Formats: sequence, C-alpha cells, structure tokens
Amino acid sequence: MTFEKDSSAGYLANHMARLFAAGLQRRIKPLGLAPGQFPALLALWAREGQTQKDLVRTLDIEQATLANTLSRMERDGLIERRPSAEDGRVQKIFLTDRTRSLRDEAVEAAMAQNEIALEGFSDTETAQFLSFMKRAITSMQQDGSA
Amino acid sequence: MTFEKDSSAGYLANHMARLFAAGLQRRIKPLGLAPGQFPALLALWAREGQTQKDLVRTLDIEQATLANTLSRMERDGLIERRPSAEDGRVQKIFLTDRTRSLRDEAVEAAMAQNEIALEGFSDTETAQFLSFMKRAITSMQQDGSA
DNA sequence: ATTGTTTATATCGCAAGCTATTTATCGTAT
DNA sequence: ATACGATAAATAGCTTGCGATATAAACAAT
Repeated sequence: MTFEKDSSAGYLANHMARLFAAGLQRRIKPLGLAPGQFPALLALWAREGQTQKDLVRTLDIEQATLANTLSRMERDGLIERRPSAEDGRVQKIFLTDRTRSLRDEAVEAAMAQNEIALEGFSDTETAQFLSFMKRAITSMQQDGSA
Repeated sequence: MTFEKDSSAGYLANHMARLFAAGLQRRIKPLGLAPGQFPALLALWAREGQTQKDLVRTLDIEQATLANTLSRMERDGLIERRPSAEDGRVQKIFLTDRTRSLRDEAVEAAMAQNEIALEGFSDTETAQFLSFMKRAITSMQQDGSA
C-alpha cells in the first residue's frame, strides 16, 4: 500500500499548522502573548465583557480548553474575570490596559506570519487556498457530527 | 485594523489540522493507535530497526517529542526498543507482531480521513491544495531557520 | 420549600507539541 | 590513560488541545 506522508493532506495540514504556530510564537512572544491566546484575544479586542460561553460559541475550541487558556491569561495579567451581577455562575471577561494596547502590534505580527506563509502566492492562489481549507473544514465538521 | 480569523491562513490551518487529528483519532482508536504515533509507525512499517535519530531526521518533529511518543508506544506494546550492540547510546526500534499486523487497516483509516476532508475536490484541486500546503511549509521553514 | 434538571465554569487526566537541560556513551587529542 | 568535545537519548517544565466529570448556581415543577 502506497502512503507517502508528504502527499497526505492530513500530514501536511498538521505540519503546516505547527509551523504557523511556531512562527506566530516567535513574533508575539516579545509582546508577552502566546499563539493559543490569539483567538480569545481577537474576540475580546472586538468586544469585552463576553462570557466564557460567548467565546466558546465563536472560537472553534472546547470549553475545557478555553477555561484553561483563560486561566493562564489571567495568571499572566492579560485579562480579568469579573463575576456577573445577574448570574452567579457567570464571569465576564475584560482585557487589561496593557493587553488593550497590544492589539495593533499583535495583529500586525499575525498578518506578517500569514504573509510569510503565503509568500509567492498570487491573490487568486491565496483565495483558492483559503477556500480549500474552508471546504476541508466543513467536510470534516459534517463527518464528525454524524 | 481588519483581521478576520476566518480569513486568516494560520487560523484555518490550525483548525483544519485539529479536525484531521480528531477524525483520524476516531478511526484508529479502535486499533489501539493514536494520531501522534502515525508518523513513527509509517516510518517503522517501511523499515524496522531504525534509531530515534533516524526517525527524527525524517519525521518533522523534535527529538524530545519523539522520545516521549516512543515511550508511550512502548508502554502500549506497539514497539520494542533494543539496545544497539555497536553503540551503547543507541536503541534500535522494532514493531511488535500486533503492530505489524495493523498496517493495512491503519493506512486505510488515514486514507479514509483524507478522502473525507477532500470530499468534492477534483483531482486538480486536490493536487493544487497539496501543492499550496507544501509551498507554505517551505516558506515558513526558510523563515524559521533564518 | 424541596427536589430535580439544566447551565456555566472548573477540574482531572491524558496526548502531543515545544525549548532547554541532563545523562550517558563515544571518539579524539593530548 | 585522561580529559574534552560531540552525540544519542532521556528528562523537566511548559502550552494547547481533547473527553469526561465535578461543582455550583439557576430554574422548573411539584
């Protein structure tokens, strides 16, 4: 049976994702940020005061994963969790001043990493690539929820 | 600054890779295998008796990661590590009979997962997609080693 | 009011990835 | 023979991901 890892979509996807993470890490570590925090940060830069549940709904990760990531972010002074007045189970999540100020630099770092990865891609190719990834994601999501 | 996660190559790559891993896990868990073991298994199905160093050279992961993965595989009875007669530092790695017998089923599972992900892709599109991923990988590798 | 169900978050235990460091052995050069 | 640098593998300590379970609060129904 011929199965070459270098022609396996799954293998390439894994490798590519790790290189993205490594590159982003190099770029945002100086800001005191980590790759896994990026999705949560994007959501909070867009709107503060969201609950963990709000974030879970929009960030394609599990609740347990997010809870742990938020704990590390709180530990590192990136966010504050304030209890909700209306519902004792809920915490609303806010950025700290420092984190608020990092937005532009962080987003630039992420864009720079994407640009490196897509170096030499024409606009058409980039669009095709993103579209391919979205199609694969949709396929696998449907398969997984079957 | 507009930065939409759903149009970020890095974000999509991460998400896609996690879905590949989850799907593969579902398919090979019944065989007693895990996704992270797959690269090592492929290399060992191709040739047994390789050293850890041999594997590190061909499997795009770090030595520490592989050492831990091999330990879990040994614990789970997937491999045996036998000391090299020539060099006291080296262990040669062999499959167990059970693992040897799992090859075809495991490779089928991986191919099935790739097919699900690429469902609806024409042959041309699949080839383009793989090529795009390889280009991105190469770009980021060069950037990282700078 | 109590009891049971749902909901929000936290926790447990694990895998797989990383960097950095340690340990043990080899080989080489004095 | 010894001491020193190089090499192979292991270990430490961390992050990010997962599933499963526990905890605590809210709500619903007697």
